Amino acid sequence: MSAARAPKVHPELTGPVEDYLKAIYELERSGEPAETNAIARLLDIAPASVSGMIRRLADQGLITHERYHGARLTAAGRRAALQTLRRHRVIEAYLTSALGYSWDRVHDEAERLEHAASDELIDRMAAAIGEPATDPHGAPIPTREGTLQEQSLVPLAALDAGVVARVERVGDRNAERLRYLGELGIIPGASVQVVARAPFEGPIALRVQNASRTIGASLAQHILVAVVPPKRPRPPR
Amino acid sequence: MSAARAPKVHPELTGPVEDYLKAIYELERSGEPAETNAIARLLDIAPASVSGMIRRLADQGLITHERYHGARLTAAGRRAALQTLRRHRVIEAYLTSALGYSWDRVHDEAERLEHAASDELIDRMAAAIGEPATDPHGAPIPTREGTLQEQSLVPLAALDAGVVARVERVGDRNAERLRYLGELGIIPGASVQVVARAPFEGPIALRVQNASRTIGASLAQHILVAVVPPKRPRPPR
DNA sequence: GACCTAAGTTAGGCCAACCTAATTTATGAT
DNA sequence: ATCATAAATTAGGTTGGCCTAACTTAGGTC
Repeated sequence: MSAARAPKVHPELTGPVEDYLKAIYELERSGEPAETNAIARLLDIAPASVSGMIRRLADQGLITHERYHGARLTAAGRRAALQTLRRHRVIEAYLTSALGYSWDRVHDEAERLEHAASDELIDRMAAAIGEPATDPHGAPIPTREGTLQEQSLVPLAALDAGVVARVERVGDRNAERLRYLGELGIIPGASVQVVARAPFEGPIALRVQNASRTIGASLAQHILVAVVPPKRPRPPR
Repeated sequence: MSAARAPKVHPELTGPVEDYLKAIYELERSGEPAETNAIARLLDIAPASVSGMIRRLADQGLITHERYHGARLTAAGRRAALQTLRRHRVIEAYLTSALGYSWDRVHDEAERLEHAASDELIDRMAAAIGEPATDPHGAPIPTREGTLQEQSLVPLAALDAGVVARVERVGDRNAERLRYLGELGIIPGASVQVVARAPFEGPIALRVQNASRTIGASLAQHILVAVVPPKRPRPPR
């Protein structure tokens, strides 16, 4: 019964369409459908334009859309989004590993190249740098087959004082923020402990790899961590 | 007096515009202005569409255009064309040297990437593979500053029997042709001697690095060579 | 239950790039 | 000098992707 496999790999999506699908994928991670205004904000496009594109994407079978109630990716749309995401993240990883880019300059470059690179190129790049599992900002790279397991991570801003965690991922959309985080040593893999938290979204005091740092709450919102379970006094059992 | 230097590096040309400028540059190498139909053939676009684009390019100051008499690049247009050509050729060279591409697959990939890659990326790629002077097909790579010295080469099809020459460059627009030339050992740097030529555009018998080959005249048209001066009986003076 | 506001959509335009069909111009042969 | 032909252009149309301004709808507040 596995006859009649679709032959074309690339359904020939335009750059803007790929961008919309990526945005919708990102927004839908919360479980909720992607709202028109949210897409518009993310892509820096007028909401009216998003409405128009949403209709076209629905016509192409890439999303479903209930009027006034946001968009959801179809299986085809999700496949395309993950493929674009894979391209983006492999390119970012390659640029840092193979060409000496700093982690704050790769996003913009990848944003353009992801629409032009063939799957062959992406595969060769991935192979050349040892098939990394994540991009330089800690975001997981979808497999060639289009699967992606998202870890469930917590924003650093949500941790209580005393908690120890490991930085897993940081937001990649702002180059200046990345540069600053780099200076602070807040990069994927780093260990952080919340020393103190001021109330009312106040500053958060941290230990980062034995250095003391204090950051604002909104910055901490873009730092995703995995909590390290506290040492127990006695071994389990 | 060298004040008021233009600050923007990228005048923000669209992909299609870059393609037109490349095509016009290529056609103008013969000395003649680039004709509408020739551009249309090269880009696989209807002549009427080329007429339209020619007007826009002239408005932007990238070409000059005398009605019914073809287009010529302005200094600005030539600069843009050379920059795009540099991108294209550096990408081709990088893909073969660093990522294991065969020389017949790089053209299409470069054709898309050249419009998306930043100058920084191109410079890093060029540096990573040792600043090559030519792309894999022997075409010279313009410098960062936009200078390019074209060698004056001869099509193999134009050589008389007996002449010895070195392959300098082959046409890169046809992947199958490239694959075949590769099989025959006809690659830049190879030494060829014309053993015999049949008249009326007939086949050409060659020695290629001590192997015997026979090719058609139209194929020989796409092989550019530098003639090796015959050994003199006596050394010059 | 009426109403206000935010979110979303429709209406109407614009621009870049393409197309086909119809027309105009240049040019070489007679 | 005329004319046939090829080259180039104009006319008119389409599509994708954006815009602003005007409108409709959903949903919570009083």
